[in-house]
Amino acid sequence: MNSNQQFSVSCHILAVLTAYGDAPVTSETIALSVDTNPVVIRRIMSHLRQHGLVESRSGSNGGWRLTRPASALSLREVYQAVSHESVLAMHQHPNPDCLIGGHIQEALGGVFNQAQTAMELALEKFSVADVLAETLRANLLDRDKRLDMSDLQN
Amino acid sequence: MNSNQQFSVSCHILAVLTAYGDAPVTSETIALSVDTNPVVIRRIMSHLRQHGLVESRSGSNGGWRLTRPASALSLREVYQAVSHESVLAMHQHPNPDCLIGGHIQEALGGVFNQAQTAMELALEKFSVADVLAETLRANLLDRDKRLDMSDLQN
DNA sequence: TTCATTTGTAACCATTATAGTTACAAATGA
DNA sequence: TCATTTGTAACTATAATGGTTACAAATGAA
Repeated sequence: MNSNQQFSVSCHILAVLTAYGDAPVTSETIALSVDTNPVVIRRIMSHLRQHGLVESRSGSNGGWRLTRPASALSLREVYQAVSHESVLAMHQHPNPDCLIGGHIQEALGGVFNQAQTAMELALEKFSVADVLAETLRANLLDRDKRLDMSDLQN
Repeated sequence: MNSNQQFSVSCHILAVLTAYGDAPVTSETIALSVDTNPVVIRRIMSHLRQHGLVESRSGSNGGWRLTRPASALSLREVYQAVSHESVLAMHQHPNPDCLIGGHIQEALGGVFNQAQTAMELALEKFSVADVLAETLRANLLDRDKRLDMSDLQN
């Protein structure tokens, strides 16, 4: 398993908030859907809030809400809110006295940046609303499939 | 620091092999340039060899060589030889009984695949020969800069 | 044949990142 | 006043990674 599932969980969280519309959703509720601890949710929310994607309220009837329509919230923004590293990691301290070791990082830096940008541009094509819509569509397809299965048993 | 520097180190290794042309290069020599242990190099080489990018010979005058011209070796192939995970990790076991948790993975899967492909296509635009050329270019620029510095001191 | 060199790989350790958990102060509204 | 909920610190367990030691097998030179 690759590390850092925070982006994936963030998309899940935001899809849930979208589904709830204006009603505030608690960390507890979200944690049940994601199947994790509420603190894990709050930890991620902390990043999303710092980037202005969500807002929170304490106390009863408290919880989380989107600050914008989900259709205006791109996955690139979500990614940038919770990602602190590039997808391609540079190796550290190559030998500076070597003709290659001394300057390989500059050469790779340009390549890595282009790869990173290409990936983020792909994410930018999708919104949180798209994710929810696709999830619900998969739901319907699965429901149909299950109906077919029960048909077979009749 | 982000994990997995193997792709970065692989590019470094292959640039070194390119610079040495047909002469076999030992893990020891490469390790000195990368500044790591020779076993770390061999570990990575093992992947590159399994994908047919390099070949090895034991014993004296042994070492590593490219199996192809560096200009015909794209960074995408290098990436695929040493990467075992997607850049975006899916979160595990969301609640299957939840309308969203039950199908979010299918929705995100498509998005993640597009992002992964976009990144790899960006890598495909570069060859190992490009990396070496850019490294040497950075070398020359740096040499010029240092010459300027010493000019100032005259 | 013998020996130095080098790969190939297993095994182990230290470090780090992450997810999960407990705990509790602060905020909020009923 | 109290139950609810966020916000955050602190701790633990787990897993991945890089580094290291060790050694068998291959290879070519002396």
